Amino acid sequence: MDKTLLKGLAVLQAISGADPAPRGIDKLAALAGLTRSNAHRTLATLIHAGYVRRDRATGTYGVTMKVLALGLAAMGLRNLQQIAPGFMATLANATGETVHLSELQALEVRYVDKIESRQPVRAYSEIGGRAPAHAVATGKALLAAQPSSWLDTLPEVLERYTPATLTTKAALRTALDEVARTGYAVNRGEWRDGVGGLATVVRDATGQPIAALGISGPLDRLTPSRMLALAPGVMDLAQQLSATLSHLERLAAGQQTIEDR
Amino acid sequence: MDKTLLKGLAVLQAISGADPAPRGIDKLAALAGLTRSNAHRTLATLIHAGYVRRDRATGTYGVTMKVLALGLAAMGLRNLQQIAPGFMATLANATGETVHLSELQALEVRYVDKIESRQPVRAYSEIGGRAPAHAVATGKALLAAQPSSWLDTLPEVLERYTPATLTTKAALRTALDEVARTGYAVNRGEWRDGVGGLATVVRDATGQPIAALGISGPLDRLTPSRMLALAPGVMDLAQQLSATLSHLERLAAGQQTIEDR
DNA sequence: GAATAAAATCCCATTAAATGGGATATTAGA
DNA sequence: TCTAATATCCCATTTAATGGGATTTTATTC
Repeated sequence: MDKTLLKGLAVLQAISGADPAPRGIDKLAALAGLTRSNAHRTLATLIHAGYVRRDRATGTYGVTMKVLALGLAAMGLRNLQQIAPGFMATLANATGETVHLSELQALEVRYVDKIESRQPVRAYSEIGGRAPAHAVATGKALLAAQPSSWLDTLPEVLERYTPATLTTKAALRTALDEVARTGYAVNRGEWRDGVGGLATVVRDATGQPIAALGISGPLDRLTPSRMLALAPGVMDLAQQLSATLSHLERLAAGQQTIEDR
Repeated sequence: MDKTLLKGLAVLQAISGADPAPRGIDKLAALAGLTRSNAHRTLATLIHAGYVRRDRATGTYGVTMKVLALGLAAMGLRNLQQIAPGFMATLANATGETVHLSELQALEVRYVDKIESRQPVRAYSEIGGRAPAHAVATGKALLAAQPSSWLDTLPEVLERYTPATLTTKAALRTALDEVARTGYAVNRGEWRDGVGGLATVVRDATGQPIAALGISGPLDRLTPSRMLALAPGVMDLAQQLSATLSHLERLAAGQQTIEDR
């Protein structure tokens, strides 16, 4: 029985099972029942293989999305449409708002999937429905992720839906720069009065933007300060989704994953 | 760098990434770049640790839900409510019908979570809503999983909702025996006319029934033959959910998982 | 910004485990 | 029942893992 392998798996379990995340190699070694140097080398191997990551800021060790990807692939889930619902549900639980997954099609955004908020008052949309990209959060998140030259295909004057809609390409460019800077896009009643959203882009293994993940709801619930508070969570989930997708793609290709972002 | 560990992880990846599942140890050895006996011993270790399972019937190797549990735990998802949505979404995609997760409370069933069918015609229910256990599929699945003495607490005559409702304890017992035998419960218009369902029980690490997973929809779509065809899928998902939950619980307890069902 | 403390990383002689070629046993198919 | 395919086992040899402790890096405190 391969002892080294068992030790490695024990370390993986110890990291994953510990709550909160274990801090320090000594604690981890104790959890897994190993000596310090043994745990260190095992950990180095797991990190090298992309299964574990060390958070420099907090000094904690964590299992990467590669492990999740292995499990999802084992369930037969292998593409964005199949794996997104789990992430969306997590985001829905965390925020209590309606969650959308959208794709960019020409100058519009198409809702690929959604999870409805359980709140009595909620935003409205239909799976398969469309919305103008420049007037919704998922659209702006996707536009901001396109190469800047891509924006040239947009008309100079954009259609107006509410008083808040950005109707000039110049204004949109400014807004998209802000999106690129902060990492998330916001919509405050720019498509429908009183309805807003917050979204981030999802990328595939090559780094290409392929979808946007976001929440939406009435503006009196999605206040500026609440959006600010929710943004990190949305970005986090989108990032986890992107990472999982990347790992899945690489797995299917039979490649080794070098690093985990 | 621990070579044995890397080889073990390579085998895990090879199994998970292969589609269809790899059959035979030689194919697997080739995929992972190992000799036959090396792959065999590595595999034996992975099976021993509960990460891989061999399907005797087909001769294929597969990654167990333990891997998924590690990944989910890493995302901070640690209980049924948190992990169920992903499984429910998979079932919803596979069947196209509304999916429910219910718990038994006294003689009623409570809907803990649901995913709506995207079909225009669909069954109706509310999260948090209730239904009589003896008249719906999730309820019957849960009743059938209780110790037989538990049924004594039921009244002799059960409330009638439609002509199809089972209204005597004797009839219910017969139906529940059938559920126990086949592994799934069916409802054909026993609560609401024209609405049916199909459900299976979800168990925790101790084997206790804690919820039921099922689908529901109009009977003209859920014909007897279609239900027969969908049943294995429902049972499969419920089984995967149960297994994942068990692994999560054991992980949190810091225990080693001995076997994977 | 220097001193201190804590944690991670590295080193290497020793020990122990992994390796793989092939022989054997088991299972599935005809 | 026989045959072929596949899995399992064995062990002399090779190779890698081990762990105690020294060293370096990183974080904290004054």
